[in-house]
Amino acid sequence: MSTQQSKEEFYQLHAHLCKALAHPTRLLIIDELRDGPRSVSELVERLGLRQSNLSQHLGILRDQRLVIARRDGQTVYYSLRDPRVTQAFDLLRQVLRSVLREGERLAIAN
Amino acid sequence: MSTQQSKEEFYQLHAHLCKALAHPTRLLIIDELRDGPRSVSELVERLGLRQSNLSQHLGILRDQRLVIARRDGQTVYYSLRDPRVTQAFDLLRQVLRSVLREGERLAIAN
DNA sequence: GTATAATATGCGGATATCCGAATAAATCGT
DNA sequence: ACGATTTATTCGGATATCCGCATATTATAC
Repeated sequence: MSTQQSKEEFYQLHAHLCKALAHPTRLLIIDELRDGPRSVSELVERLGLRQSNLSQHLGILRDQRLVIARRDGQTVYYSLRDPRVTQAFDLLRQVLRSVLREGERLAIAN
Repeated sequence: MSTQQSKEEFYQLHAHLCKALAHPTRLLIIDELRDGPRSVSELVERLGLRQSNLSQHLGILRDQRLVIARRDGQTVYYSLRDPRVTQAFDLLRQVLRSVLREGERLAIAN
């Protein structure tokens, strides 16, 4: 743990990272960025959000270094910083699907 | 999407799953369960938490089906339900470490 | 049955997150 | 310089989370 990091601090940071993923809108954003960078206005349009709200969510993802913002003129393009984030994303989605399948099975059994 | 699930609902569920992971204590719990099941009292002792607090966190993990509770007499043993959860956990931890390394690098550069 | 041990749950106040509205900041064209 | 466009930030109220305390539940032993 290079930069003098206590165990508690590390778990705290990890939790912050998870918290940044813990909102449906931010998950939608990440999914939207899978195929490459998107500008804020593109995201506004495709997700149908208020600009301010989207910008706040992007800020949260930025703070946790989950996305990178590249500026080109007046438009800012966001992209994913690390493919492992989407890998984790997909793993959890698989878990979710398996949980849903199981819930369904139990619903039928009862 | 088997059980008539709208896209919004699905992202909402995914977000709930992430939210369950978005707390340092719950991450500690998951880490503690990697090597096998643990009883609540073992967890209380090893994590140094109030029993009620731990039980609440376990409840949250249980609600999201991230852990399974097996009862043996008066003691309840918790274990991880799906190895993909810890895989996702580890991926995010790698991302975190790489972010920390980069932050360090920038700190030195400035 | 009562007492005891292990775990879970309800309550209430502190703290954090969320969203929309308004405003600020950055960049462009003229 | 100015106005227009794109993006970011601040503010405030509603809603949600967190924790400790007290209490309930479940299972054992007598």
